[in-house]
Parts: sequence; structure tokens; C-alpha cells
Amino acid sequence: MALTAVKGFNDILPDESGRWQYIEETARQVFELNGFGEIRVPIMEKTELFCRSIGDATDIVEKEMYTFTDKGENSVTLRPEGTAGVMRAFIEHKLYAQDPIAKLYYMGPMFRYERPQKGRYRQFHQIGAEITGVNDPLADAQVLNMLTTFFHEIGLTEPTLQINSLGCPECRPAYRATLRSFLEERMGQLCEDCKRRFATNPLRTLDCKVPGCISATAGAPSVLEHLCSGCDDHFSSVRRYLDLSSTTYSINSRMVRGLDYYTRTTFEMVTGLLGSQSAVAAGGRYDGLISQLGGPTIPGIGFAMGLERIALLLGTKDFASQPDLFIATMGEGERDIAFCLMDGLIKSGVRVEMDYEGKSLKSQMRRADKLKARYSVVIGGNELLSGSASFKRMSDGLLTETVLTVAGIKALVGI
RNA sequence: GUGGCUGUGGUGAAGCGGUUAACACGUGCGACUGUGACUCGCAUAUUCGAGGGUUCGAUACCCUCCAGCCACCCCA
Repeated sequence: MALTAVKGFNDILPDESGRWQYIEETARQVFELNGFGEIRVPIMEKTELFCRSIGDATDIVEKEMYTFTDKGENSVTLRPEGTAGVMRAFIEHKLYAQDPIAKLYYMGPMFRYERPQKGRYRQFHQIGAEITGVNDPLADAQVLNMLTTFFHEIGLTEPTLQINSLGCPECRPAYRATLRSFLEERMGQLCEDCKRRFATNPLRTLDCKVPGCISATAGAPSVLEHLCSGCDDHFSSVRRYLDLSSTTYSINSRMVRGLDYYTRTTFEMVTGLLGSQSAVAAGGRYDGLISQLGGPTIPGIGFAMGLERIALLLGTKDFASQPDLFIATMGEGERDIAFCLMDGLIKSGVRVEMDYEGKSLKSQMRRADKLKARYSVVIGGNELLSGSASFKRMSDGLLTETVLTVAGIKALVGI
């Protein structure tokens, strides 16, 4: 058996990479318009970083990380998400000393040891963005608008924005206690998973899919009604800003987060087209994270989106670019001329292909067609003598006589 | 991690104990010593995910492993 890739790790082949580049370029464009700058951080960090940021008791840290001991006996981990590393860099380089307000974005592979499924792999890719240093809900709204704009720009209308507020260390514990006592009275109706969640993360019972749990929690107290006045004002302002900019969203008070660091505003872009992999992008505010990691008390908000899932939503549309010209040749001498012509044209920005193996004219023309070249030209003895040739527009076969010079050909193909 | 389904060429697939392992697409070459797309011809799996076992015989049956998919769990 030939060697194969590691389970859950995929190759992105040339016919798909065009789509990926399109997603990445669109994100860069939209993010930079919003004033974000790219930060590139390592794909591996000390294990402790993730334990302290994501949370020791979360599923990600407990069972999904690629953690191992390196040759220097340090416990290191392949990043399961991007925010922790970005914030570590923000603190380590004291970026806040220059300006506490940083707007950063990143893209790259993340690693989680999960059972692979479509749209969910062990190495997957995220594009994320973070704003630090802004308490004002304006930042929340800008991030949400940026996300919405991004999806609009890549041509996807399907994922819809859902928002919620998780409160803060002031009000969340009280809500959690209220919810617990509500659940306690209905313990009998809950599924086994939810009985477990009752202890570990009671909020999770709110988005359980088991019918019994759905009816049992139907009248559960809503987080939004238990926010402290600060969180409540914040959330109202976020909504007001979204309304001001005509951003459409829905409120989902049952939306929960898998990472412990989130506070106040949380959100997801969800789709019904990817089965159980419905979240295409998600994020929220994390006001306590930076200080928790040993930095100053600076708030933050951000999100990450899953490239594999976005690529899936974009479908099989072809993003590959086609050659402008294919040069077919009749003999050895003509190949020399064609080669120099190709070289000159490429250097001046025309995408040119030619035959590599001295094949028959029939084969060369077939290849020109297969590569979807816009124009083709045959160079043989006649052309060598006259110094000009008939260029064929492949879409309709129209022939145009043009001199065999870089300038002449450029003018013809319109580059 | 749990449960289930699947695994035949580059792709989509038929075959379900003994076949030259269909068919379609794709790919290559040719039908015309100088022009692609349509048409036609030829070629293209010593082999049926891997390894064992049952059998006179296994792509087909059994076991193990590997991989993919679906749901759960969880999440982007």
C-alpha cells in the first residue's frame, strides 16, 4: 500500500486551491478595509497557553488537542484555535504599549483530534480577526458587520447571523445558578448527556437536540433576562448599532460557546446546508482573556471562520485562470522561436502555454482546447517567412493575422 | 470517544462464489504530413481498500485492520 496522508489531514489540490485563494483574498480585502492588519503566529504553542485560555475543563483541551512532549521535555500543542496564540503574541510583544487598540487578523491551519466528517477535519483552516482595547459596543458591531460583509462579498447569502450575550463574571454565575435550579426540578426528563451537562456546563442543555430535553427546557430562564445592567446596556447598544447599519440578525438566547473565555456578545454565522456542521463562523467578546494570560486588563472581541465549510458552501464553481494564448509549432526551428516568444510574453504579463513534447498539431490543438486557452496560434514555415501568423480566437474560431512580436500579440489578446 | 453505513480503474459505476471484471465519462494516440470543440477507430483495472481465513476456486462469504461518509459528542 502506498503512503497516504494522516487521517483527517487533507491535500488541497490545484483544482480546489483557486477557491481557497478566492476566500483568502476576499477576507484580506474586507478585513484590511476595516483597518485590520495580518499577524502570523506559530502553529504550535506551549500547552499551558491553551489550558489557561480555552479552559481546562473544555472538550477541546480535555480530549481534542494534539499535545506531545518535545525533545527538550516541554509539553507543546498544535493550536486548536487561533485567538490564544494571537493574544499571547499581543502580550509578549507588548503591542498594547504602542496602542491598546489592535485590529488583527490571521489565517492558517488548526488541529483538533476529532472523528473526521465532511466539513470537519483534524487539520482544518480558519481565518479569524480580533479587536483589542475597545469596550464600546461599536467594536462588536463593526466586527459583526465585517463578517456579514465578507459573506456578502464572496457571494454567499445563506449563512445567517445569530447573536446572544453570555453576560460577564458579575451576572453569569447567578444565571447559571437560576438555570440549575430550573433544571433540577426536571432532571427526570433530561437525557443522559444533559444530566452530565447539568454538572459540567448547564448552559449546554439549552441546545440539546433530544426532544425530551427540548420540551423540558422550553420554559427555561433566558440569559438575556438575567444580564446585569452593564451587560444589558452593552447588548442593547450592539443591537442598536446593527440596526443603524441595517445588518440583519436574529437573537438566539440558547447559543452557547465551547471555549470558556467568552463574555457578553457571542455570535455565529449558521447554515442549514452542511448537516450537523452548521456553524461557518463564530466568535464573541473575551474581556477577561488578556489579563488571564498575564497581560494588562484589556478587553477583546473576535471571531474565526472555517475555510473548509465556506469552500463547501461555494460549491464547485471554477476559480482557475485560463491561458491567454497557446502556441502550437510545426517543427524544431519553430519551437525555438515559440519558446522565446513565450518567454517574452510571460515576462510582459501574458499567460502563455506551448507544446512541450513535439506532438502532432492535432494533439497540440486539443491541448489548447483542454487548457481553455483564449487564443491559439500555429507557427510553421510560412509564419517564419512572413513574420506574422493567424491567431485563432478559440471561442468562435475567428482568425486574425498579427505580427509575431510581443507588442503585437499583447495588443491582440488585450493584455 | 459512541452507534451505523460504505470501500471495484483518474472519476461515476455494473458484477455478489468459477466472467477476457460490463458500461459511461476522463485521458492518450489516430482518422488529415498545417489547426481544437462534433463524429468515428484504437488504447487505457494481471485486478476489485490492506492483511489473514473458509473453499477445488473468492472482487463476492468470515475475521482483523485502514479509510470515507452519516448521526451523536463537540465544534469553525
